[in-house]
Amino acid sequence: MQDSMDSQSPWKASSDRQTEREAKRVAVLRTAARAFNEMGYHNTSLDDIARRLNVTKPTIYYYVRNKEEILFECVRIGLEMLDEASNDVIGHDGSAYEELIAVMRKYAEIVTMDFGMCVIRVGEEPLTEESRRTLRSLKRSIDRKFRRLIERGIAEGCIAPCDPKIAAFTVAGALSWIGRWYQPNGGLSAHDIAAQCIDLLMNGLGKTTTSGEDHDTRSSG
Amino acid sequence: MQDSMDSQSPWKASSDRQTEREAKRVAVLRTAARAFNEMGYHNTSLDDIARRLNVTKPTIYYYVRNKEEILFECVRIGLEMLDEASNDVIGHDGSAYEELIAVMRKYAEIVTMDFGMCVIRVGEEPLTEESRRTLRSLKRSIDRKFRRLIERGIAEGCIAPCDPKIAAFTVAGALSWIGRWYQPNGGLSAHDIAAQCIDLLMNGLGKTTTSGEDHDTRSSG
DNA sequence: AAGGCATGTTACTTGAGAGTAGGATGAGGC
DNA sequence: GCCTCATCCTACTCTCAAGTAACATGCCTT
Repeated sequence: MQDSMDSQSPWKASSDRQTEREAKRVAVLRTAARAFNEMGYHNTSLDDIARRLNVTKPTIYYYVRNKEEILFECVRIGLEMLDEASNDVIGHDGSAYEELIAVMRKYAEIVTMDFGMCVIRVGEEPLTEESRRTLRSLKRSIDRKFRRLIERGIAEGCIAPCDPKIAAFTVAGALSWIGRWYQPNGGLSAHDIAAQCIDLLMNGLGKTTTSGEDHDTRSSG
Repeated sequence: MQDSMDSQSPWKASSDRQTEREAKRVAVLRTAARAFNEMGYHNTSLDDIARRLNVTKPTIYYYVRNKEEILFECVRIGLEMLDEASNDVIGHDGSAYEELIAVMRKYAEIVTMDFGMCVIRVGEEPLTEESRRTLRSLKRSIDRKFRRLIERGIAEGCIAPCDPKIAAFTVAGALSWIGRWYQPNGGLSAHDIAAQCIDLLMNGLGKTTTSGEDHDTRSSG
């Protein structure tokens, strides 16, 4: 992320080249991700992607090896965003309860973004077993963090005893689903949806006369 | 659903022919649904489906018009199962709370079955706009019932005040997600998963000292 | 100014798989 | 026994989109 205005030295220049190339590669991936999310992987041809970028198909091949690599990278980036979101939050002096909510907020936000949405909307069937393995291990990492957070919450007494495995799946499922039906131009903002969804997951649908008011789930972070 | 043992009359015989034909058609659809769920729509060729049925591709075309019709029918059947599940439960003297839980149980069960899983796993991008419209209207019908049930629950005082729209989406999302990762041969039974998932959705992840013990969510129905 | 490399283009090959034409087989009715 | 219709097969066509070959353009260095 260096300043690209100052391009005196040839090294700097070549670095500019590199970053520009990288930027274009990302543009290919992001444009593809959007197309995949709108029309699905198989209904998106490389010509479609090229057209959106105002280039021709072979140009795409200058930045990626093949169509599969595009999908793989889109999903990988999405998963890495989710994984990093946990890392940003976890272990920073917060209670498990607070951290869990913070992670959920980020999770919900990411699945409404281009790459994050790819993780949810586009399946991984088109990928090779090798690629799937890599992505699976990333998913496991995310899931593990969720579970640990829930386990910690149970130990700390702010989360009800439950099977952390199923709880993690349920939470991730409900949040992921947002990425499936969310429309950027719809009436509801991603933020509001996430807030209410998280509220429901934490407090449940059933009416319970809560005696402890110390946890503020509905804060507008 | 007549008894097909007694085949004396020619009408009965011809009816047997009809039902046999219908049974084969359903076999095509069910086999296709399984293949779609395992490998995805586009990675499943009609030759694949034919092979699983021990027939050849043109035989498939004797029972369905084209590949799109197969997908459409699979999803339609799945959605109709979900819709009927609500009808079976709603309005039979139960409280909104009880009915909601009963619907959730059925919902979770159906998304682990062949056609129900199709609704969740296979997208609708390959379908024509016409087909999508039909399916969308079915989905709306299911969603509407969920919302009404939640609204009723709020009115009856057994469900916490919330936006029924988002609550319905969250619940449906969490339950649908089961169909995405559930493995029939995995360690957990669909029934157990559903029970815990529903428990979490009703009571929430957060620990609340419940004063009312009248609602028994964990009953083993 | 000349050569080389990065970037893109036009025009092609190729394969997979959806869908079809037309014929074989066999059961039931007349 | 013969005709008809349902059922299923072999052998094909045809389209679409992924991927490639080979050439054009222009900046950057020397």
